[in-house]
Amino acid sequence: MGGSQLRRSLPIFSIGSVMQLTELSARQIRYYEEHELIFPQRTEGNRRLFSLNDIDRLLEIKELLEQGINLAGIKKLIEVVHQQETQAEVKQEEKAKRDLSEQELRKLLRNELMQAGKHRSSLRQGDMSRFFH
Amino acid sequence: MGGSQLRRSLPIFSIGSVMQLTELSARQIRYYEEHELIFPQRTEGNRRLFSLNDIDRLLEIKELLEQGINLAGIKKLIEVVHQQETQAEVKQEEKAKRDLSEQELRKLLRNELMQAGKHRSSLRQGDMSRFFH
DNA sequence: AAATAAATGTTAGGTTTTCTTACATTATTT
DNA sequence: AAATAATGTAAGAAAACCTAACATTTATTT
Repeated sequence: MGGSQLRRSLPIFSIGSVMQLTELSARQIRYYEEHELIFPQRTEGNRRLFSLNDIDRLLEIKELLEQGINLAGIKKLIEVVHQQETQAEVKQEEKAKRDLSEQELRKLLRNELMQAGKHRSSLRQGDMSRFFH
Repeated sequence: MGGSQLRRSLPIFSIGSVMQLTELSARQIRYYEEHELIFPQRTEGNRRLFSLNDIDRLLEIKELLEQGINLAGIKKLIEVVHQQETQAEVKQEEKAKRDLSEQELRKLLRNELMQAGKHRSSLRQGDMSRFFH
């Protein structure tokens, strides 16, 4: 499968949006980053930009915290699970994508969006929900 | 399909994100809003908040402009297509969803995001549970 | 009980982003 | 040549976000 991995790692959400989507405070989100549980990108002006993957991880962190696990434990868990994932064959494609330039990323994204119109009438929504799978 | 419609109308993107995703200038985006081609929400502080549907429409507008159609034409096109859509049976569900509270919206979205995590890259609840009993 | 540590709240001062409004520019159309 | 449509640009104000520091709460340890 093509750009789904790419889409989920696109850094596009402001911290305000993430707060709403996760019901976490800015303090909490920054704290988790400080402890290296998430690694949001930054804008030129140093504002944090979160991806869907970041949001998923934040929700995971929240849930595990509610289960009484502390940040150290959660961090270790994430590491372990991530290691397991590293033995997956999806890695090649991912790595290739990760090396693309910003420009190329946008082009790729746009092309994918454009192709969405093939399904329905040309004016029907391009399927942006592809960002969400 | 369940809350996909809901997800697509959640206002979460800043204008900066939309600029990157669409390669439109802020001026262009605001101009299209001024001419009632899109209707982004606002934050308490009056910042625009765009949904996936807004982004789709912006991409559509961009494409039609490049085909030489002017804004008036595009607006009419959108209206017509929207009318057609209004004769769809998806309407019931949508309307119901639209009446949900903010709280409920966030909960619903969160659930969906967790489900969407099927595509690896963050650990999921199911994945973690085997570590705890 | 007091001290420590972990997680989060709050405040302050500074920077970036977005807002509206107004005027300028570039093509097209009349 | 004048008018219109679409976009660029600049200015000043307000909102959102940044880091850093100190405060609070809760749980654990001594």
